[in-house]
Amino acid sequence: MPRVTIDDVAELAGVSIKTVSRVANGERNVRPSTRERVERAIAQLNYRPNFSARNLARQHSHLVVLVYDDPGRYELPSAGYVISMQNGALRACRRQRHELLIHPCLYGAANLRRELQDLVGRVRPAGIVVAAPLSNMAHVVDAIAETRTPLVCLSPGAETPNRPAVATNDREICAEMTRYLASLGHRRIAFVSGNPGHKAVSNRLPGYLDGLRQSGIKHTARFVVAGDNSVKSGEDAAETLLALASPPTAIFAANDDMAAGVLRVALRNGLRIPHDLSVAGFDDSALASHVFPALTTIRQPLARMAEQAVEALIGAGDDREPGTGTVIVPSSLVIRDSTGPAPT
Amino acid sequence: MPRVTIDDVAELAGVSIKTVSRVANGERNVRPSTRERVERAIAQLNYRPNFSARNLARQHSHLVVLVYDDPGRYELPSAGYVISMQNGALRACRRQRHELLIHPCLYGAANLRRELQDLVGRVRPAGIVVAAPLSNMAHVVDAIAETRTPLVCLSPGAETPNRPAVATNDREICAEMTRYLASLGHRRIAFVSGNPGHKAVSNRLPGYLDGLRQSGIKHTARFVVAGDNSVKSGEDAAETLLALASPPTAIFAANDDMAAGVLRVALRNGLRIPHDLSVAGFDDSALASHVFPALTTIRQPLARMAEQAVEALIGAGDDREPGTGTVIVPSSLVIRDSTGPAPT
DNA sequence: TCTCGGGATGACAGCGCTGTCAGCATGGGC
DNA sequence: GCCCATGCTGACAGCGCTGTCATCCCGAGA
Repeated sequence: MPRVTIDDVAELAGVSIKTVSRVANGERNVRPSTRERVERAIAQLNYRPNFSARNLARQHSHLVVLVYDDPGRYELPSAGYVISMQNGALRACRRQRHELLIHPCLYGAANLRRELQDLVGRVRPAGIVVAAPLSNMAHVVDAIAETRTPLVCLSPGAETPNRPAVATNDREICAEMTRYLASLGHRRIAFVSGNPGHKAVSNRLPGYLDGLRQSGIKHTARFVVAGDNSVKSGEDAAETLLALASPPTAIFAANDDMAAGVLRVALRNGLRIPHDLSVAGFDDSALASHVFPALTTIRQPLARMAEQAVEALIGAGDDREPGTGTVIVPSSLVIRDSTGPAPT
Repeated sequence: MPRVTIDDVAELAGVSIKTVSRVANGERNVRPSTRERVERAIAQLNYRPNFSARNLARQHSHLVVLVYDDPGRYELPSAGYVISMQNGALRACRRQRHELLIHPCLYGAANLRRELQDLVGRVRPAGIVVAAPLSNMAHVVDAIAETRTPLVCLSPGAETPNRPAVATNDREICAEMTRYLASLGHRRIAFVSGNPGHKAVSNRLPGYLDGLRQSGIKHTARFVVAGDNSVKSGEDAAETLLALASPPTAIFAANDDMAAGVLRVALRNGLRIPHDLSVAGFDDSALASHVFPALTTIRQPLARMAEQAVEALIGAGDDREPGTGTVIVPSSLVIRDSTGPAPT
């Protein structure tokens, strides 16, 4: 059973291969009766245009590459992040009849530049989506840009200057969470900051500070404790905060893992949540809804963002440049059981 | 900046394109001095062979497709599953200089058959890995097989007759977990079974029964409660079991989510874990290590399995058929804090 | 009647690579 | 000196499709 090619269809339909090509690509200017004949032949032979041949002739592959950092060991919430991105990207790809190639790579790899140029040189994707934190590494982004492959940065919480990007309103939403806590009557609101190396996380502290200011609460230095995004660092932070003479009544952690750590220590210390202490996280990782009590947190529209990114790449006709602006997709508060009125 | 092609390299090196092709593909029978000249030209021009052209000429794409069920809303442990599979598959792909195309699809979709045949017809992948539960759907697997694309089923816990497959020792490992609990002195060991629709889960109950038998414990019907893989169903099961006149001292759930549900109810009932009750799960999902106390569970070597699957597809030379046997990659017990000696 | 514009169709030349095969040295064995 | 095996190289024909351009046909308008 040799593969059926365009020639087979042409022969069966009694037309030239060019006409088959036209029908297969939905071009106009084919007489309805001819079109129908060709379509019957296609169906009868179960013909599928060959991807490689088409791509070669068109000088354009119908492939989108999604590049992201491979954390090596996929802990929560990384897996959720990655899957969400993939899903969003896939949604757009499907709509545009493209396929998605995933390419996780090592953040710190020495030859990252070369690796990506190789990939792009070989595959000639229609476009490439670079996710944070890679999208914040100039030499990576530049390496791809050099190849003149259309590119969009997916950088929740961090803008990528001079490159088309999709981001979210990290800072504003953190301010909103802080205001929400204040609106519950909390005045002593602490913050556990994240890994400062990750730009994506670095907007969260300023957002918290904005929120305090907007709520007319004075910022207290010892209410800000540095974490490193791990559950353990959340526990450590909670120990520190709860040992204060005048401990906070609410703790806002810059990610869910740390918030889970806070929760753990608080429960271990016999605190009732949210009666004695309100806890909020960030990410809406799968963890957030599974811990007890379920975590109030912030949901980044990661899938939607990835979808937008792919859309910007291949959405409106092939030649349209992605532009250079940053599209903002807003995050939202997810109120669950870990936050409540301040203790009186 | 037009793309650099093999002709450019040939011209610069002063050889024919065929010789460049030989060098680029590491073929023998090229004089060392010639080879060096060509390599210099390649480096100088930053030449990368065009994927589509090569694939077209070779009649073979360097693409591997990973097909799996898209649970729609990615909860734990699905995200972890998928990521693990992807990682393993990617590892093998990278080694064999292939690229990975992911194709989640809807389990129940009406036109799944057509969708996959379309994909395969277009892309002509070097091979395709079909993950459970899709790998247990004969019409899906057959549809792909019809296209004569090399195929391997990734079916943890369920064998796929007459197709090359990679599986794990689901039943045996469940027996082992049960024996482990018995070895801690437990005699009243209950089991929460999973969604019977998922074949992958259906071997676990027999494994539990094997374990009881091997430990010389008589099977008690009311110690087996049906769940549906959700946390909620784990909670329900726990309520039922703990309300028994003579409740179990150990509960083994067929997945981590249900085990987490059991844990929750037990804690709510004031039981100390593992002092009063031992709880074990299955999956080693990210959840397992994050709940309190951390869950004793079973780890399926999913990444390793996916790696093996791809390896079987493209590992040893292009023409080798994947064979029809099932490769078994053993799972392992992960002992954490939720299991301990039976109460005296 | 002739002309002309435009819709419908096909011939053909690539796209950038690899496989096949032929050709040309070179060197060893007789 | 001749023959042949062997190593190296290049010409050329595809792989299966699309883009370009020529061609043909038909009806409307002069």
